[in-house]
Amino acid sequence: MLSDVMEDYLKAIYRIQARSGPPVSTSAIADAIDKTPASVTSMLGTLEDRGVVVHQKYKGVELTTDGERVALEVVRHHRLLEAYLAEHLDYSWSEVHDEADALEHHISEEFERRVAAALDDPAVDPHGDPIPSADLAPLDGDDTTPLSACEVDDRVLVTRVNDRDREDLEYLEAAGVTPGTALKIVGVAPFGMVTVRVDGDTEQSLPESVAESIRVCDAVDAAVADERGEVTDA
Amino acid sequence: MLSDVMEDYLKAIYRIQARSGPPVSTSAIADAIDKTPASVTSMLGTLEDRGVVVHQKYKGVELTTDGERVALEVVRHHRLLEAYLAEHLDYSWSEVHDEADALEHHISEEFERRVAAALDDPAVDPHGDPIPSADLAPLDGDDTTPLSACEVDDRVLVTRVNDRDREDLEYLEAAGVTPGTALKIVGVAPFGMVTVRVDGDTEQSLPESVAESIRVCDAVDAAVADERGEVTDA
DNA sequence: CTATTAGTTTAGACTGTTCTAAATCGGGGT
DNA sequence: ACCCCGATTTAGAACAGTCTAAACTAATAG
Repeated sequence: MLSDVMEDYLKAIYRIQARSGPPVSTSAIADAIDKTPASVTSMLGTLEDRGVVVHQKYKGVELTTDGERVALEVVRHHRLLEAYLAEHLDYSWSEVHDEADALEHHISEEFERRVAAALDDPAVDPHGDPIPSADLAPLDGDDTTPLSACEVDDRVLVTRVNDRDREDLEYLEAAGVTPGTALKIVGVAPFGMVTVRVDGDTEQSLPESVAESIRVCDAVDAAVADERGEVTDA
Repeated sequence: MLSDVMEDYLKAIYRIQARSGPPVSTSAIADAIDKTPASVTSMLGTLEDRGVVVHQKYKGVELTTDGERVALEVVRHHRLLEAYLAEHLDYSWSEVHDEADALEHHISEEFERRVAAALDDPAVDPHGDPIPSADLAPLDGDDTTPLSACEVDDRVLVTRVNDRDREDLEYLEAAGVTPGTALKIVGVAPFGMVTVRVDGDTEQSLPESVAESIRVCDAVDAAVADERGEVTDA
Protein backbone atom coordinates (compact mmCIF):
# COMPACT_ATOMS: atom_id res chain seq x y z
CA MET A 1 0.00 0.00 0.00
CA LEU A 2 1.09 3.54 -0.72
CA SER A 3 1.00 6.17 2.01
CA ASP A 4 -1.35 9.15 1.97
CA VAL A 5 1.62 11.32 1.20
CA MET A 6 2.51 9.28 -1.86
CA GLU A 7 -1.10 9.40 -3.02
CA ASP A 8 -0.99 13.17 -2.76
CA TYR A 9 2.11 13.28 -4.94
CA LEU A 10 0.49 11.04 -7.54
CA LYS A 11 -2.70 13.08 -7.51
CA ALA A 12 -0.70 16.27 -8.05
CA ILE A 13 1.32 14.74 -10.86
CA TYR A 14 -1.86 13.46 -12.46
CA ARG A 15 -3.51 16.85 -12.33
CA ILE A 16 -0.54 18.66 -13.80
CA GLN A 17 -0.01 15.99 -16.42
CA ALA A 18 -3.67 16.22 -17.40
CA ARG A 19 -3.39 19.94 -17.97
CA SER A 20 0.06 20.37 -19.50
CA GLY A 21 1.01 16.84 -20.50
CA PRO A 22 4.16 14.99 -19.46
CA PRO A 23 6.84 15.39 -18.40
CA VAL A 24 5.93 17.09 -15.12
CA SER A 25 8.62 19.25 -13.52
CA THR A 26 9.85 18.92 -9.97
CA SER A 27 8.99 22.51 -9.14
CA ALA A 28 5.45 22.25 -10.52
CA ILE A 29 4.84 19.39 -8.10
CA ALA A 30 6.51 21.28 -5.27
CA ASP A 31 4.21 24.26 -5.87
CA ALA A 32 1.11 22.07 -6.07
CA ILE A 33 1.61 20.30 -2.77
CA ASP A 34 3.56 22.98 -0.92
CA LYS A 35 6.85 21.19 -0.40
CA THR A 36 10.42 22.10 -1.34
CA PRO A 37 11.81 20.87 -4.67
CA ALA A 38 14.41 18.86 -2.77
CA SER A 39 11.67 16.95 -0.96
CA VAL A 40 9.97 16.26 -4.26
CA THR A 41 13.12 14.90 -5.85
CA SER A 42 13.58 12.62 -2.91
CA MET A 43 10.02 11.34 -3.04
CA LEU A 44 10.19 10.83 -6.81
CA GLY A 45 12.97 8.36 -6.14
CA THR A 46 10.86 6.29 -3.82
CA LEU A 47 7.84 6.53 -6.12
CA GLU A 48 9.99 5.27 -8.95
CA ASP A 49 11.10 2.33 -6.78
CA ARG A 50 7.42 1.56 -6.25
CA GLY A 51 6.86 1.54 -9.99
CA VAL A 52 4.28 4.30 -10.14
CA VAL A 53 6.34 6.94 -11.94
CA VAL A 54 9.24 7.14 -14.35
CA HIS A 55 11.73 9.87 -13.60
CA GLN A 56 14.35 11.24 -15.99
CA LYS A 57 16.88 13.26 -14.03
CA TYR A 58 16.60 17.00 -14.77
CA LYS A 59 13.78 16.29 -17.25
CA GLY A 60 10.72 15.48 -15.17
CA VAL A 61 8.36 12.62 -14.27
CA GLU A 62 5.53 10.78 -15.88
CA LEU A 63 3.01 8.42 -14.29
CA THR A 64 3.19 4.75 -15.20
CA THR A 65 -0.04 2.90 -15.93
CA ASP A 66 -0.06 1.75 -12.32
CA GLY A 67 0.56 5.26 -11.11
CA GLU A 68 -2.28 6.59 -13.18
CA ARG A 69 -4.63 3.99 -11.76
CA VAL A 70 -3.73 5.01 -8.23
CA ALA A 71 -4.24 8.67 -9.10
CA LEU A 72 -7.60 7.90 -10.72
CA GLU A 73 -8.69 6.02 -7.63
CA VAL A 74 -7.84 8.98 -5.41
CA VAL A 75 -9.55 11.38 -7.80
CA ARG A 76 -12.61 9.11 -7.88
CA HIS A 77 -12.74 9.12 -4.10
CA HIS A 78 -12.34 12.88 -4.00
CA ARG A 79 -15.06 13.64 -6.49
CA LEU A 80 -17.51 11.08 -5.18
CA LEU A 81 -17.05 12.56 -1.72
CA GLU A 82 -17.62 16.07 -3.03
CA ALA A 83 -20.80 14.95 -4.72
CA TYR A 84 -21.99 13.09 -1.64
CA LEU A 85 -21.30 15.95 0.74
CA ALA A 86 -23.19 18.37 -1.48
CA GLU A 87 -26.09 16.03 -2.14
CA HIS A 88 -26.65 14.37 1.22
CA LEU A 89 -24.99 16.49 3.88
CA ASP A 90 -26.08 19.90 2.78
CA TYR A 91 -22.61 21.19 2.03
CA SER A 92 -22.41 24.17 -0.25
CA TRP A 93 -20.57 24.05 -3.47
CA SER A 94 -17.57 25.93 -2.11
CA GLU A 95 -17.13 23.89 1.07
CA VAL A 96 -16.79 20.38 -0.27
CA HIS A 97 -13.21 20.46 -1.51
CA ASP A 98 -11.29 20.60 1.76
CA GLU A 99 -13.42 17.94 3.41
CA ALA A 100 -12.98 15.62 0.44
CA ASP A 101 -9.22 16.19 0.54
CA ALA A 102 -9.12 15.06 4.14
CA LEU A 103 -11.22 11.94 3.60
CA GLU A 104 -10.16 10.72 0.17
CA HIS A 105 -7.24 8.63 1.43
CA HIS A 106 -9.17 6.92 4.17
CA ILE A 107 -12.29 5.41 2.68
CA SER A 108 -12.61 1.71 1.93
CA GLU A 109 -13.62 0.09 -1.34
CA GLU A 110 -16.90 -0.73 0.32
CA PHE A 111 -17.50 2.88 1.30
CA GLU A 112 -16.71 3.98 -2.23
CA ARG A 113 -19.28 1.54 -3.62
CA ARG A 114 -21.98 2.60 -1.20
CA VAL A 115 -21.44 6.28 -1.77
CA ALA A 116 -21.53 5.75 -5.52
CA ALA A 117 -24.74 3.73 -5.13
CA ALA A 118 -26.36 6.38 -2.93
CA LEU A 119 -25.67 8.91 -5.68
CA ASP A 120 -26.68 6.58 -8.49
CA ASP A 121 -23.20 6.52 -10.02
CA PRO A 122 -22.78 10.19 -10.87
CA ALA A 123 -20.67 11.22 -13.86
CA VAL A 124 -19.51 14.59 -12.54
CA ASP A 125 -18.88 16.26 -9.20
CA PRO A 126 -20.44 19.55 -8.04
CA HIS A 127 -17.76 21.58 -9.82
CA GLY A 128 -18.45 19.80 -13.08
CA ASP A 129 -15.30 17.68 -12.98
CA PRO A 130 -15.75 14.15 -14.35
CA ILE A 131 -15.70 11.28 -11.85
CA PRO A 132 -13.53 8.34 -12.96
CA SER A 133 -15.57 5.16 -13.32
CA ALA A 134 -15.21 2.26 -10.89
CA ASP A 135 -12.95 0.40 -13.33
CA LEU A 136 -10.59 3.42 -13.32
CA ALA A 137 -10.51 3.77 -17.09
CA PRO A 138 -8.58 6.90 -18.10
CA LEU A 139 -10.75 9.99 -18.44
CA ASP A 140 -10.98 11.32 -21.92
CA GLY A 141 -9.49 14.62 -22.90
CA ASP A 142 -10.99 17.92 -21.96
CA ASP A 143 -12.69 19.69 -24.88
CA THR A 144 -13.58 22.81 -22.92
CA THR A 145 -11.99 26.26 -23.13
CA PRO A 146 -11.35 28.79 -20.38
CA LEU A 147 -13.87 31.60 -20.20
CA SER A 148 -10.95 34.01 -20.37
CA ALA A 149 -10.34 32.85 -23.96
CA CYS A 150 -13.87 33.68 -25.14
CA GLU A 151 -14.84 36.62 -27.29
CA VAL A 152 -17.64 39.14 -27.20
CA ASP A 153 -21.04 37.75 -28.26
CA ASP A 154 -20.02 34.12 -27.68
CA ARG A 155 -22.81 32.05 -26.11
CA VAL A 156 -21.44 29.32 -23.91
CA LEU A 157 -22.40 26.81 -21.23
CA VAL A 158 -20.35 26.56 -18.03
CA THR A 159 -19.09 22.99 -17.77
CA ARG A 160 -16.67 23.15 -14.85
CA VAL A 161 -14.99 25.47 -12.43
CA ASN A 162 -11.66 25.01 -10.70
CA ASP A 163 -12.33 23.69 -7.21
CA ARG A 164 -9.09 24.79 -5.59
CA ASP A 165 -9.99 28.30 -4.48
CA ARG A 166 -12.72 28.88 -1.91
CA GLU A 167 -12.82 32.63 -2.55
CA ASP A 168 -13.50 32.26 -6.25
CA LEU A 169 -16.12 29.59 -5.66
CA GLU A 170 -18.02 31.69 -3.15
CA TYR A 171 -17.88 34.60 -5.53
CA LEU A 172 -19.29 32.49 -8.35
CA GLU A 173 -21.92 30.90 -6.18
CA ALA A 174 -23.17 34.35 -5.25
CA ALA A 175 -23.07 35.36 -8.93
CA GLY A 176 -25.13 32.32 -9.91
CA VAL A 177 -22.43 30.91 -12.16
CA THR A 178 -22.38 27.12 -11.72
CA PRO A 179 -21.90 24.15 -14.04
CA GLY A 180 -24.80 24.15 -16.48
CA THR A 181 -25.30 27.90 -16.44
CA ALA A 182 -25.64 29.59 -19.86
CA LEU A 183 -23.52 32.69 -20.40
CA LYS A 184 -23.34 35.29 -23.10
CA ILE A 185 -20.11 37.26 -23.23
CA VAL A 186 -20.98 40.94 -23.16
CA GLY A 187 -17.57 42.52 -22.96
CA VAL A 188 -13.88 41.91 -22.46
CA ALA A 189 -11.98 44.72 -20.74
CA PRO A 190 -8.22 45.23 -20.42
CA PHE A 191 -6.46 42.99 -17.91
CA GLY A 192 -8.88 40.18 -18.71
CA MET A 193 -11.97 41.41 -16.89
CA VAL A 194 -14.92 39.62 -18.56
CA THR A 195 -18.51 40.82 -18.43
CA VAL A 196 -21.21 38.19 -19.00
CA ARG A 197 -25.00 37.95 -19.02
CA VAL A 198 -25.96 35.06 -16.74
CA ASP A 199 -28.80 32.83 -17.97
CA GLY A 200 -30.08 35.68 -20.10
CA ASP A 201 -30.74 37.58 -16.91
CA THR A 202 -28.39 39.53 -14.64
CA GLU A 203 -25.04 40.91 -15.79
CA GLN A 204 -21.78 40.17 -13.98
CA SER A 205 -18.20 41.34 -14.35
CA LEU A 206 -15.62 38.74 -13.50
CA PRO A 207 -11.96 39.46 -12.73
CA GLU A 208 -9.42 37.66 -14.89
CA SER A 209 -8.40 35.17 -12.19
CA VAL A 210 -12.01 34.06 -11.87
CA ALA A 211 -12.56 33.94 -15.63
CA GLU A 212 -9.54 31.66 -15.90
CA SER A 213 -10.97 29.15 -13.48
CA ILE A 214 -14.22 28.78 -15.45
CA ARG A 215 -14.26 26.32 -18.33
CA VAL A 216 -17.00 26.45 -20.91
CA CYS A 217 -18.20 24.72 -24.04
CA ASP A 218 -19.99 26.18 -27.00
CA ALA A 219 -23.71 26.47 -26.29
CA VAL A 220 -24.68 25.24 -29.76
CA ASP A 221 -22.41 22.18 -29.66
CA ALA A 222 -23.76 21.41 -26.21
CA ALA A 223 -27.32 21.55 -27.47
CA VAL A 224 -26.44 19.13 -30.24
CA ALA A 225 -24.71 16.80 -27.81
CA ASP A 226 -27.75 17.05 -25.58
CA GLU A 227 -30.01 15.87 -28.36
CA ARG A 228 -27.80 12.84 -28.74
CA GLY A 229 -28.44 12.10 -25.08
CA GLU A 230 -24.99 12.95 -23.75
CA VAL A 231 -24.37 14.41 -20.35
CA THR A 232 -23.67 18.13 -20.40
CA ASP A 233 -23.88 19.23 -16.79
CA ALA A 234 -24.35 18.18 -13.19
CA MET B 1 -2.72 19.45 16.77
CA LEU B 2 -2.16 15.87 17.81
CA SER B 3 -1.38 13.21 15.21
CA ASP B 4 -3.73 10.32 14.39
CA VAL B 5 -1.37 8.03 16.19
CA MET B 6 -1.54 10.09 19.37
CA GLU B 7 -5.32 10.17 19.14
CA ASP B 8 -5.31 6.38 18.95
CA TYR B 9 -3.23 6.17 22.09
CA LEU B 10 -5.59 8.51 23.93
CA LYS B 11 -8.63 6.63 22.74
CA ALA B 12 -7.14 3.36 23.98
CA ILE B 13 -6.20 4.85 27.34
CA TYR B 14 -9.68 6.30 27.65
CA ARG B 15 -11.33 3.00 26.94
CA ILE B 16 -9.19 1.08 29.40
CA GLN B 17 -9.52 3.77 32.04
CA ALA B 18 -13.31 3.73 31.60
CA ARG B 19 -13.42 0.01 32.25
CA SER B 20 -10.80 -0.55 34.94
CA GLY B 21 -10.09 2.95 36.24
CA PRO B 22 -6.69 4.64 36.38
CA PRO B 23 -3.82 4.11 36.38
CA VAL B 24 -3.57 2.40 32.99
CA SER B 25 -0.60 0.07 32.46
CA THR B 26 1.85 0.27 29.60
CA SER B 27 1.17 -3.29 28.52
CA ALA B 28 -2.61 -2.83 28.52
CA ILE B 29 -2.16 0.00 26.05
CA ALA B 30 0.33 -2.02 24.01
CA ASP B 31 -2.18 -4.87 23.73
CA ALA B 32 -5.02 -2.55 22.78
CA ILE B 33 -3.24 -0.86 19.90
CA ASP B 34 -0.91 -3.67 18.88
CA LYS B 35 2.44 -2.02 19.60
CA THR B 36 5.37 -3.09 21.77
CA PRO B 37 5.49 -1.86 25.39
CA ALA B 38 8.71 -0.03 24.55
CA SER B 39 6.92 1.98 21.87
CA VAL B 40 4.17 2.81 24.31
CA THR B 41 6.60 4.07 26.95
CA SER B 42 8.21 6.27 24.36
CA MET B 43 4.91 7.72 23.20
CA LEU B 44 3.72 8.28 26.78
CA GLY B 45 6.68 10.61 27.16
CA THR B 46 5.65 12.73 24.21
CA LEU B 47 1.99 12.67 25.27
CA GLU B 48 3.03 13.90 28.70
CA ASP B 49 4.99 16.73 27.07
CA ARG B 50 1.80 17.67 25.25
CA GLY B 51 -0.07 17.78 28.53
CA VAL B 52 -2.67 15.12 27.74
CA VAL B 53 -1.54 12.41 30.17
CA VAL B 54 0.29 12.14 33.48
CA HIS B 55 2.74 9.29 33.66
CA GLN B 56 4.29 7.86 36.84
CA LYS B 57 7.23 5.69 35.90
CA TYR B 58 6.51 1.99 36.48
CA LYS B 59 3.05 2.86 37.81
CA GLY B 60 0.95 3.75 34.79
CA VAL B 61 -0.77 6.70 33.08
CA GLU B 62 -3.92 8.71 33.53
CA LEU B 63 -5.57 11.15 31.13
CA THR B 64 -5.56 14.82 32.05
CA THR B 65 -8.74 16.83 31.55
CA ASP B 66 -7.39 17.92 28.18
CA GLY B 67 -6.53 14.36 27.29
CA GLU B 68 -10.01 13.18 28.18
CA ARG B 69 -11.54 15.87 25.99
CA VAL B 70 -9.47 14.75 23.04
CA ALA B 71 -10.45 11.14 23.66
CA LEU B 72 -14.11 12.08 23.93
CA GLU B 73 -13.91 13.96 20.67
CA VAL B 74 -12.46 10.93 18.91
CA VAL B 75 -15.04 8.64 20.49
CA ARG B 76 -17.80 11.05 19.45
CA HIS B 77 -16.52 10.97 15.89
CA HIS B 78 -16.30 7.21 15.92
CA ARG B 79 -19.79 6.60 17.24
CA LEU B 80 -21.45 9.25 15.12
CA LEU B 81 -19.83 7.71 12.07
CA GLU B 82 -21.00 4.25 13.06
CA ALA B 83 -24.53 5.53 13.46
CA TYR B 84 -24.39 7.41 10.16
CA LEU B 85 -23.02 4.48 8.19
CA ALA B 86 -25.71 2.18 9.54
CA GLU B 87 -28.54 4.65 9.08
CA HIS B 88 -27.72 6.29 5.77
CA LEU B 89 -25.29 4.07 3.89
CA ASP B 90 -26.87 0.73 4.48
CA TYR B 91 -23.99 -0.71 6.47
CA SER B 92 -24.81 -3.65 8.67
CA TRP B 93 -24.29 -3.56 12.34
CA SER B 94 -21.12 -5.59 12.20
CA GLU B 95 -19.41 -3.64 9.41
CA VAL B 96 -19.40 -0.13 10.78
CA HIS B 97 -16.55 -0.35 13.25
CA ASP B 98 -13.57 -0.61 10.92
CA GLU B 99 -14.79 2.11 8.60
CA ALA B 100 -15.38 4.43 11.55
CA ASP B 101 -11.89 3.70 12.85
CA ALA B 102 -10.40 4.78 9.54
CA LEU B 103 -12.41 8.00 9.28
CA GLU B 104 -12.63 9.20 12.86
CA HIS B 105 -9.36 11.15 12.78
CA HIS B 106 -10.06 12.91 9.54
CA ILE B 107 -13.44 14.58 9.78
CA SER B 108 -13.83 18.31 10.39
CA GLU B 109 -15.90 19.99 13.07
CA GLU B 110 -18.29 20.94 10.31
CA PHE B 111 -18.66 17.36 9.17
CA GLU B 112 -19.28 16.25 12.73
CA ARG B 113 -22.06 18.84 13.09
CA ARG B 114 -23.74 17.88 9.84
CA VAL B 115 -23.64 14.18 10.53
CA ALA B 116 -25.07 14.78 13.99
CA ALA B 117 -27.79 16.94 12.46
CA ALA B 118 -28.61 14.33 9.79
CA LEU B 119 -29.12 11.79 12.59
CA ASP B 120 -30.97 14.21 14.83
CA ASP B 121 -28.32 14.12 17.56
CA PRO B 122 -28.41 10.46 18.47
CA ALA B 123 -27.59 9.39 22.04
CA VAL B 124 -26.21 5.96 21.22
CA ASP B 125 -24.46 4.22 18.34
CA PRO B 126 -25.64 0.99 16.67
CA HIS B 127 -23.89 -1.14 19.31
CA GLY B 128 -25.67 0.73 22.09
CA ASP B 129 -22.60 2.68 23.17
CA PRO B 130 -23.34 6.25 24.29
CA ILE B 131 -22.23 9.08 21.99
CA PRO B 132 -20.48 11.93 23.83
CA SER B 133 -22.36 15.21 23.44
CA ALA B 134 -21.01 18.06 21.31
CA ASP B 135 -19.68 19.84 24.41
CA LEU B 136 -17.66 16.73 25.27
CA ALA B 137 -18.96 16.45 28.80
CA PRO B 138 -17.70 13.24 30.44
CA LEU B 139 -19.98 10.27 29.95
CA ASP B 140 -21.56 9.03 33.10
CA GLY B 141 -20.72 5.67 34.57
CA ASP B 142 -21.94 2.43 33.12
CA ASP B 143 -24.69 0.80 35.18
CA THR B 144 -24.97 -2.29 33.03
CA THR B 145 -23.75 -5.80 33.80
CA PRO B 146 -22.26 -8.42 31.48
CA LEU B 147 -24.67 -11.12 30.38
CA SER B 148 -22.16 -13.66 31.65
CA ALA B 149 -22.87 -12.43 35.20
CA CYS B 150 -26.63 -13.07 35.00
CA GLU B 151 -28.46 -15.91 36.61
CA VAL B 152 -31.17 -18.30 35.50
CA ASP B 153 -34.64 -16.73 35.20
CA ASP B 154 -33.31 -13.15 35.06
CA ARG B 155 -35.20 -11.00 32.58
CA VAL B 156 -32.96 -8.39 31.01
CA LEU B 157 -32.71 -5.90 28.17
CA VAL B 158 -29.62 -5.82 25.96
CA THR B 159 -28.17 -2.31 26.18
CA ARG B 160 -24.84 -2.64 24.39
CA VAL B 161 -22.49 -5.10 22.75
CA ASN B 162 -18.75 -4.82 22.37
CA ASP B 163 -18.01 -3.53 18.87
CA ARG B 164 -14.45 -4.82 18.57
CA ASP B 165 -15.06 -8.30 17.22
CA ARG B 166 -16.69 -8.79 13.81
CA GLU B 167 -17.22 -12.52 14.36
CA ASP B 168 -19.19 -12.05 17.55
CA LEU B 169 -21.25 -9.27 16.04
CA GLU B 170 -22.21 -11.33 13.00
CA TYR B 171 -23.12 -14.20 15.28
CA LEU B 172 -25.35 -11.97 17.38
CA GLU B 173 -26.91 -10.30 14.38
CA ALA B 174 -27.92 -13.72 13.07
CA ALA B 175 -29.22 -14.65 16.51
CA GLY B 176 -31.35 -11.49 16.65
CA VAL B 177 -29.59 -10.17 19.74
CA THR B 178 -29.19 -6.40 19.35
CA PRO B 179 -29.45 -3.41 21.69
CA GLY B 180 -33.07 -3.20 22.87
CA THR B 181 -33.70 -6.95 22.65
CA ALA B 182 -35.36 -8.52 25.69
CA LEU B 183 -33.77 -11.71 26.99
CA LYS B 184 -34.75 -14.27 29.56
CA ILE B 185 -31.90 -16.37 30.89
CA VAL B 186 -32.88 -20.01 30.52
CA GLY B 187 -29.71 -21.75 31.59
CA VAL B 188 -26.08 -21.33 32.50
CA ALA B 189 -23.83 -24.24 31.61
CA PRO B 190 -20.24 -24.95 32.71
CA PHE B 191 -17.54 -22.85 31.02
CA GLY B 192 -19.94 -19.90 30.87
CA MET B 193 -22.20 -21.02 28.04
CA VAL B 194 -25.44 -19.07 28.48
CA THR B 195 -28.80 -20.11 27.04
CA VAL B 196 -31.38 -17.35 26.56
CA ARG B 197 -34.88 -16.93 25.18
CA VAL B 198 -34.81 -14.06 22.71
CA ASP B 199 -37.78 -11.65 22.79
CA GLY B 200 -39.89 -14.39 24.31
CA ASP B 201 -39.44 -16.33 21.11
CA THR B 202 -36.49 -18.46 19.87
CA GLU B 203 -33.90 -19.94 22.17
CA GLN B 204 -30.16 -19.39 21.69
CA SER B 205 -27.04 -20.72 23.37
CA LEU B 206 -24.16 -18.26 23.53
CA PRO B 207 -20.52 -19.18 24.18
CA GLU B 208 -18.90 -17.45 27.13
CA SER B 209 -16.79 -15.07 24.99
CA VAL B 210 -19.97 -13.80 23.34
CA ALA B 211 -21.87 -13.57 26.62
CA GLU B 212 -19.06 -11.43 28.01
CA SER B 213 -19.35 -8.91 25.22
CA ILE B 214 -23.08 -8.34 25.84
CA ARG B 215 -24.07 -5.84 28.51
CA VAL B 216 -27.57 -5.80 29.87
CA CYS B 217 -29.76 -3.96 32.34
CA ASP B 218 -32.63 -5.26 34.42
CA ALA B 219 -35.82 -5.38 32.36
CA VAL B 220 -37.95 -3.99 35.20
CA ASP B 221 -35.65 -1.05 35.90
CA ALA B 222 -35.56 -0.32 32.20
CA ALA B 223 -39.35 -0.25 32.01
CA VAL B 224 -39.44 2.24 34.88
CA ALA B 225 -36.82 4.42 33.22
CA ASP B 226 -38.84 4.22 30.04
CA GLU B 227 -41.93 5.59 31.74
CA ARG B 228 -39.86 8.58 32.82
CA GLY B 229 -39.10 9.19 29.14
CA GLU B 230 -35.47 8.19 29.16
CA VAL B 231 -33.72 6.60 26.25
CA THR B 232 -33.24 2.89 26.62
CA ASP B 233 -32.12 1.73 23.23
CA ALA B 234 -31.09 2.75 19.73
C1' DC C 1 15.05 -10.98 53.78
C1' DT C 2 16.33 -12.38 49.48
C1' DA C 3 15.58 -14.40 44.90
C1' DT C 4 12.63 -14.64 41.10
C1' DT C 5 10.13 -12.75 37.59
C1' DA C 6 6.69 -10.15 35.11
C1' DG C 7 6.31 -5.76 33.70
C1' DT C 8 8.66 -1.47 32.42
C1' DT C 9 12.05 1.58 30.82
C1' DT C 10 16.43 2.79 28.42
C1' DA C 11 19.62 2.55 24.68
C1' DG C 12 20.24 2.53 20.20
C1' DA C 13 19.02 1.50 15.51
C1' DC C 14 15.91 2.00 11.52
C1' DT C 15 12.23 3.85 8.28
C1' DG C 16 9.85 7.46 6.18
C1' DT C 17 9.41 12.18 5.12
C1' DT C 18 10.94 16.63 5.32
C1' DC C 19 14.19 20.47 5.37
C1' DT C 20 18.52 23.67 4.34
C1' DA C 21 22.63 24.44 2.08
C1' DA C 22 25.66 23.36 -1.34
C1' DA C 23 26.81 21.33 -5.75
C1' DT C 24 25.37 20.47 -10.43
C1' DC C 25 22.94 20.57 -14.80
C1' DG C 26 21.46 22.41 -19.22
C1' DG C 27 19.05 25.65 -22.35
C1' DG C 28 19.08 30.54 -24.15
C1' DG C 29 21.46 34.71 -25.09
C1' DT C 30 25.61 36.87 -26.51
C1' DA D 1 31.03 28.07 -28.45
C1' DC D 2 30.61 29.85 -23.87
C1' DC D 3 28.56 31.58 -19.86
C1' DC D 4 24.91 32.28 -16.81
C1' DC D 5 20.99 31.54 -14.15
C1' DG D 6 17.15 29.21 -12.87
C1' DA D 7 15.86 24.57 -12.05
C1' DT D 8 17.32 20.36 -10.10
C1' DT D 9 19.74 17.10 -7.48
C1' DT D 10 22.85 15.67 -3.69
C1' DA D 11 24.43 15.70 0.97
C1' DG D 12 23.39 15.66 5.37
C1' DA D 13 20.64 16.76 9.36
C1' DA D 14 16.19 16.53 11.84
C1' DC D 15 11.84 14.72 13.51
C1' DA D 16 8.22 11.25 14.42
C1' DG D 17 7.27 6.77 15.44
C1' DT D 18 8.59 2.20 15.73
C1' DC D 19 11.40 -1.88 16.90
C1' DT D 20 14.82 -5.25 19.49
C1' DA D 21 17.76 -6.18 23.11
C1' DA D 22 19.39 -5.11 27.39
C1' DA D 23 18.86 -3.07 31.94
C1' DC D 24 16.05 -2.04 35.58
C1' DT D 25 12.04 -2.03 39.16
C1' DA D 26 8.89 -3.57 42.28
C1' DA D 27 5.94 -6.87 43.99
C1' DT D 28 5.83 -11.55 45.58
C1' DA D 29 6.95 -16.33 46.96
C1' DG D 30 9.71 -18.85 49.74
